[in-house]
Amino acid sequence: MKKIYLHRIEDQIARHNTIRDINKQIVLNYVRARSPISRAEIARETSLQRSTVSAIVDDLLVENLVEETGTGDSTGGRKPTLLRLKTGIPVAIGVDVTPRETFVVAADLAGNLLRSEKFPTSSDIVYMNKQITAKVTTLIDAYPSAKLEIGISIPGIADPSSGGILYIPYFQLADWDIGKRLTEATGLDVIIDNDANAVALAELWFGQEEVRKTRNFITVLVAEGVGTGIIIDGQVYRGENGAAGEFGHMFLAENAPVECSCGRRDCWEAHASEKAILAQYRSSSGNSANGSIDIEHLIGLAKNGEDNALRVLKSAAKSLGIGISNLIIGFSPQAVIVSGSIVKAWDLIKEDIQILGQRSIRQELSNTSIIASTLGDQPTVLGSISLVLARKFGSAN
Amino acid sequence: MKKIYLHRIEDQIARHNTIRDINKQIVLNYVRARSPISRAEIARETSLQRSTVSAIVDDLLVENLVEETGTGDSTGGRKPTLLRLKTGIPVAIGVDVTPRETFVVAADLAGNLLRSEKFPTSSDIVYMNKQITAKVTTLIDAYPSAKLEIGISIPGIADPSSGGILYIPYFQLADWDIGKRLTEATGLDVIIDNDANAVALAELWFGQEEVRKTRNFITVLVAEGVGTGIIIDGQVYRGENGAAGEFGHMFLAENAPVECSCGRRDCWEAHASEKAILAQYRSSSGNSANGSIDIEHLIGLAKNGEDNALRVLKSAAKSLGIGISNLIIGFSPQAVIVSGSIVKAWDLIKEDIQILGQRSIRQELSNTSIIASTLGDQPTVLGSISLVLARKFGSAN
DNA sequence: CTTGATTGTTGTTCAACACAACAAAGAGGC
DNA sequence: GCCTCTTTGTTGTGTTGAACAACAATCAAG
Repeated sequence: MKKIYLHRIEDQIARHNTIRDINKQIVLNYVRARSPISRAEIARETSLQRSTVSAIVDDLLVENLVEETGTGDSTGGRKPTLLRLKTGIPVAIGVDVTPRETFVVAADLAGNLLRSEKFPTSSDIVYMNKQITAKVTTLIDAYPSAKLEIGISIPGIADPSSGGILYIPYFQLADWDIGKRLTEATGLDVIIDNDANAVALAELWFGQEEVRKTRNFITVLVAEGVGTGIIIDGQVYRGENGAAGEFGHMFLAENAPVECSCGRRDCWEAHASEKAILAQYRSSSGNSANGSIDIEHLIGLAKNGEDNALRVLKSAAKSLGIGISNLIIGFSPQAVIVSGSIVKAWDLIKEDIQILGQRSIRQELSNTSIIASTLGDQPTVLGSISLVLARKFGSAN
Repeated sequence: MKKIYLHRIEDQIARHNTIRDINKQIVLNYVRARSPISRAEIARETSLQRSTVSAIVDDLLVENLVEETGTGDSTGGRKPTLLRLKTGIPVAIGVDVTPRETFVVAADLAGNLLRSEKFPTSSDIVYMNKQITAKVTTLIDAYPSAKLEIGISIPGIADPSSGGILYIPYFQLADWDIGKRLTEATGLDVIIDNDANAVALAELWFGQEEVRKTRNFITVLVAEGVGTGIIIDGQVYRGENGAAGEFGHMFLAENAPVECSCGRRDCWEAHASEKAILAQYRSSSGNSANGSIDIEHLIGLAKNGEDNALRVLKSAAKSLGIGISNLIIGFSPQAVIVSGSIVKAWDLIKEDIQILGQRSIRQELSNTSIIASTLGDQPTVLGSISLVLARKFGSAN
């Protein structure tokens, strides 16, 4: 039971096409989840009439969202025509801004990357605008018949209402209006969100099966900073102002090894981010040639038995565990998913994280599992296109 | 954008009557919120056609949910017929089980109590079953034509799926199946939830205007224990297992003045509940005639300047503030609402709570306000009927 | 008293699902 | 190989309910 707020009520009123809109979304989700599947089976499972499902599928075929893929086996009657998502033509352009590189990709409905380009990220707004607009228009021109939307993932705070970017701490970049610029340049809809929310959506739609079925979970993205994405009842929890979920700046302990992007030294991020790990490694191993070591390299060293690298990783894991413990207390989600390069060291740090994280799981309440992401190397790229795909498959309320 | 889960999909499919169901709820909510209001004004605000609104209002009149209440002033044309919620006939029976007394009430759509009965709560299940069933059937018999549902608020953990009660710590009462029994005895639908969730719903539907407009807030119910009710996006957040929101058992500090209902001495509840306050008062003022002092009495003493009572209250307020601070960190809600008898001492404790609570409000993030409930003496009674009314006015998703 | 505005109702059209009938296609028994 | 029974997908009819337009009932104001 959800309260009906009278604010912007026109969007909530049911019109003639509301029935079809709802049922079309449901059928599309069936094709996505159970593909290959026949019209008749969708009708059975949804208790819609076969004729209704056929009409909806006709729509979806015309809209190029679904395609027929041969026939299945007979079970004593006419053979079913099987349906699946239309692949190979792009529906989403993803722009993934990370501190080091920016990726611009095109993906189809199933989340397959059809094209991918990248360039080094810069703090020069003019350069960034030019590069992104150029790459995006190249992709658009490559697929003239496609109906596209653009999703942008950024390592900062985004204002979902204005489509503008409020702040990217790493570059101290404020009021970057890339959303508006891209809309003007391309005429396409643009969705901007912070990287952790985007990754949370990616987990929801493309994660392991256990996660996709989960209604309430939290992702912890460990990268340059620490970001958290909260999924409650199958949607991103943004709070009223869109700035909720910034747990990276939760107070954890004094005297962090490095300054947080917000300037303090007591944030979770200052204890558990890649930046914190690398700083701690550098300071504890002397000022030798380690100046420009990156996180993947450090994990490699730890795996090869380098004591210092291992110790630093485990220390960060403990901080991660404490923060996760707070999140579990607050939300008692079904799962907490750790994402980012650090999962490559999962075997080394798993126990430290889980021991501290489980501390707050009371037996009589829920049992939250703490697991590593399976999204691979670039969860934020998948996140940027998930911003678009979540709209294609999700319902309005 | 919310994910569509294919579990129990038949309930989510849109049928013919879905349009009417949605719009009927919206119109009903307009009558509730803007009463007295005319058909034409509802049509203007919702952008539905006047004819459509008329048809829906006809339905609502037949269902006895709405009534006409004379005509309004003309603005240069025919005078509008004004509508309001139908009052005076009961739609909800509320059963409010508290540690000391159990209330059984009948309320109309507007939340007015039409009848109210009570009896002392006991740990004897047989007695409780008998008393509750008797009072409820008396109410039902008093209004033979009414279409009723029953809402039950309990100070414990309820299992919303089975309609049974899992556990009431105060009475160490397990597996009480009052829901099933009442359904069998009366044939009516029964909704059970814990008192904090019920109070949260009461705030959402009957609280001060500022709260009713709020989508995300948390109520902290200070009574025998400490309970929290979380409203996210206008609905109660229960987590996957229905047992979320049990923050009363969050770790706060060692050596609490009293044992928590769960047996520990480090829970929030063991520091900030009425029980904790009274225990601390007794131990610090010697074993004189204070054995059976209750919280209202203690607040009276503090208001009259009794040092010890005031000190004990302020100490509990600080614990409350710390716990609230954790909640704000976790959810960054728009508001935290403190409820229970302790609000009668709000002037005395306000500052202590707010100073500690505000500690965790980061400037750059949301600004949560910590306020006292305005629901009056018995928020849980209103809570029990809110369980029913939230269904009458809420939407299914 | 006339004109124009406002409210509520009535009749028509249109979208979309339910239901039933049917054609297409195939499995299995004899 | 033929007949029967299933299963799938399509087509036509009925029903719900919103949109739209026209109209009657009121009423204010010049």
